[in-house]
Amino acid sequence: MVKAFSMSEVSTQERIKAAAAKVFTMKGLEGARMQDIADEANINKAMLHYYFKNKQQLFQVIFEEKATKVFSALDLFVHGELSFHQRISKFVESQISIFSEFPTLPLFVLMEVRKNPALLEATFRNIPLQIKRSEFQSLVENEISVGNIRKVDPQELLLNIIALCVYPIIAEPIFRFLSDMDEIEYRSFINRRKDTITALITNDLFIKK
Amino acid sequence: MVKAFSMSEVSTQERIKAAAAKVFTMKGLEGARMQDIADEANINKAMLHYYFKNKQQLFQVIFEEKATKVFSALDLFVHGELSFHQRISKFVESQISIFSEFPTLPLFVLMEVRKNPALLEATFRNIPLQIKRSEFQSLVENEISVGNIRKVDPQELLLNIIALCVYPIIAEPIFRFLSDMDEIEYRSFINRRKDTITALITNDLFIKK
DNA sequence: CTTTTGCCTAACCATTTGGTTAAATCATCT
DNA sequence: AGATGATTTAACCAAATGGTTAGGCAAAAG
Repeated sequence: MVKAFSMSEVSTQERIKAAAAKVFTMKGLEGARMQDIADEANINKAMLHYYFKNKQQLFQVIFEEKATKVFSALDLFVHGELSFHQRISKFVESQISIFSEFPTLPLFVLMEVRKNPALLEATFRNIPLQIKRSEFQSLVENEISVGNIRKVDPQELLLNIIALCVYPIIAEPIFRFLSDMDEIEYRSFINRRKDTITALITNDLFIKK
Repeated sequence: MVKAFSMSEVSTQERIKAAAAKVFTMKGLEGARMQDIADEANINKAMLHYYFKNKQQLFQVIFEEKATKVFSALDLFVHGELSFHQRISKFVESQISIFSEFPTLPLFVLMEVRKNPALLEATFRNIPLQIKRSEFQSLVENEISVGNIRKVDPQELLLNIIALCVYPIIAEPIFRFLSDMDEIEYRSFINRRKDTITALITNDLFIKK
């Protein structure tokens, strides 16, 4: 049969996924209640099990989707014809844009992986995450050998950039509390960081001529 | 009556707190099972309710303790008679030392606050967290006016330092997976960062003479 | 029109889980 | 030793929660 989009315009399955994503990322696997997901999606709880085998499987689907998104910015760094400086600036920019739009993503992925490290294996069995990392590494090593940037540990460079981009997002509630910023102010604070992060990293990296 | 330390050498209440800290920080409030905590402490489940009103209250006690520890390094920055450079280096060092020893702390606090922002108000009602921040701010502003460091947003500086220290700890599982390091290698990787983080920050900050 | 098929709902079920209770121990004081 | 009060245990309970089922309904197929 063909799916009926009659009144909701978006399929029930998609509504479930959207609702599950919202609840799982906010509450975590154990904190999420199937009833909450059903309510959020405005459907009967039984429909969850009609479209997905059980809570675990629904979670796995959402986790894979979100984890992929979390690492998606890395593609931007590795691909395309850009200077190394541009790669960094594009990477920072896209990373901050993605996580500004979905602020719950990084903490969700980080926490679930901490609770259950086996998720990593299961999720990235097929996705070539390590490949991307070694491409990144080659790019960095090439820049070093060419004398464009100083000698650095590529792992550390990657970690530093991601840390500077991601941490402000995951620590938003605490930093807002600490510095009495409202949501608008904090958004703009984070947005300004697109430039300052890039500057901090590149000033440290590029050899002055 | 006086407490009996007969065979365990450490009071039941302390055993419960240690067990609860372990389980809560690993699994989160909802993921933690009272039975798991009891098992971890090798006591009867009813004892949890003998010493603590309920799960919420036990959680609150643990959370307050851990949250306080998370922010404890900030004291080191603000107090004592040190140069600004030394303050930064001491801060980075103590931050990394603390979180290397208790790697689950930051993610735990960050996640629980995200799930329930009211925790912040409840926990830091009495602890002068904002005071510390404004002391930090004054220190930075003074260094700027003296011409020792370039003009920076103190909030951003604090955020950058913490990000660079904390993120490697909370992302350990993912980065270990990504870079195929074992635990020993990763510990040493993080330890080396005590110097590189300080260098990155201070090179950006101090005005070359 | 009738049948089939996919979609959906209300009611229900089994298990897990936080929490309680009554009775048993154990240590201390008299 | 016996009384007293703190500590501990096993058994139990009610509510919450993930999951199931029998049946209803609407639209396409015949």
